[in-house]
Order: sequence, then C-alpha cells, then structure tokens
Amino acid sequence: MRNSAPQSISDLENRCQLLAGKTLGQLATELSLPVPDNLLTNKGWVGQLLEQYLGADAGNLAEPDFTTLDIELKTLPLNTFGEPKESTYVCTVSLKEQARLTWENSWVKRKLAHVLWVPIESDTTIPLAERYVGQAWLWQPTNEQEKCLKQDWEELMDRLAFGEQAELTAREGQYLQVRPKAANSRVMAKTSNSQGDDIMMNPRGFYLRTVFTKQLLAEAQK
DNA sequence: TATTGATCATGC
DNA sequence: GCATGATCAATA
Repeated sequence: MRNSAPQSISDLENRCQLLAGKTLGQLATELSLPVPDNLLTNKGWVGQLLEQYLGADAGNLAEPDFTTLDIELKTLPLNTFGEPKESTYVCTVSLKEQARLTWENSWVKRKLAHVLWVPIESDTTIPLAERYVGQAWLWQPTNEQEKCLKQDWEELMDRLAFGEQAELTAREGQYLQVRPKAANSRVMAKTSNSQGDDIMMNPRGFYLRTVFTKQLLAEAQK
C-alpha cells in the first residue's frame, strides 16, 4: 500500500505536518508495513517508508522522488544532540558520461535544486519503531551554497576525468565528497581514463558532508 | 570518536 | 550492472 502522489507543494507540506511528531512505528502501521528488527540488513528502510507515506512516485528510477513537483525527498539522520549524524547520499557518479557534463546539467545540481529534508531521530539506542520524525522542510540552495557545491563538484569531476590512476578519496571536497557506492568492494564498473583506455573502477557516489547538512538544519531552525 | 571506506536490500 | 534508498564498521 502507498499513498497517492501529492498534487501541489502545499499538499506536500500538509502531509509533512501530519508526519512531524510521529514515530516510525506509527507510520509503518498506517501503511501496513513490518518494522525490521534492525537496519543492518535494511539500510534503506527509513527512506522507503517516507517515500511511501508521502507518495513519492519515482520509485527507483533516476528521477526526483516527486515527479510532478520535481522535488527530491531526503531523510536526515540525527544523533542524540539533534545534529546530523551521517553524511547524506546524493546520487551515483556516472562514470561514462558525467565526466563531460557541466554543473548546470549535472545530476547533483538537479537533485539538489529542490529538496524536502525530513529529520529523523537515528540514535542507535532508540528502537527503530520508537524513533520520532521531525518537522520536514523544503530547501533550495542559496546562490552561495550552490557556488560552493559547484566548485566541489567541478574539482571532483576533474579528478575523475583526468586523474588517471590517481585515487579519488573521500577526503576531497569541502561540502561534497565522493565515496564508494556499491554492493561491495569487489563490484567493478567500466569507465575510461584520460587516455581513453578502458579501465575498471569501484563505483562511486556523491555525498553531502555533515558540515553542510548541519548548516541547513541550523538555517531551517531559525 | 570522527571520518573514510565497505556493505545491505530491492527492482529492472 | 546500475540506479534507488541509506547505515555500518574499520581505521586513522
């Protein structure tokens, strides 16, 4: 079972009001979904629960979650202090084409253009079903934020395009970082280096550092 | 203990 | 295999 897609932004905001203050267990019950014992083997469960509850209709397609509104849904795990606990996954790095794309056409920009952030209590000492959902908010990057993201993105893409054998590590990028994103470290994807030779590398994904999401959270709470 | 690198589930 | 949804866990 899943709720229908929201027809407008205010529609979506209304649903977020209903969401705030509920526990994940309550949401799962309303949707007739089982609550897993832990997230170890269900790491995407929270996100998928929220998608269903809010009526995100893109499924696992490479589209914004709310296709009619062009809005991306992201959960924001919070620690005991109400601060972002983990970096936030944005999207997979496209090794074939994205090396030639500009920031304007990039996947990252598109996904981050309009985001619905849903803060979730994620202290591991709290049982999954008893974790509370916070007040969600809609966000669009300010000019300054986008400038920073663009800078990071371009630098990271340069590494991918011209780095040859150089390892691109998660240490690079001020707000954006690139980390392994795969079923496991043995998974390989085909790409090519600056010489045009075919090489294999571990698939990567873009993530937002916690320092960035922390700023967003602070802004939203003003 | 914060961060980087690894891993889990699912659908097509 | 690659895209979606993320969190886990080893290490520096």
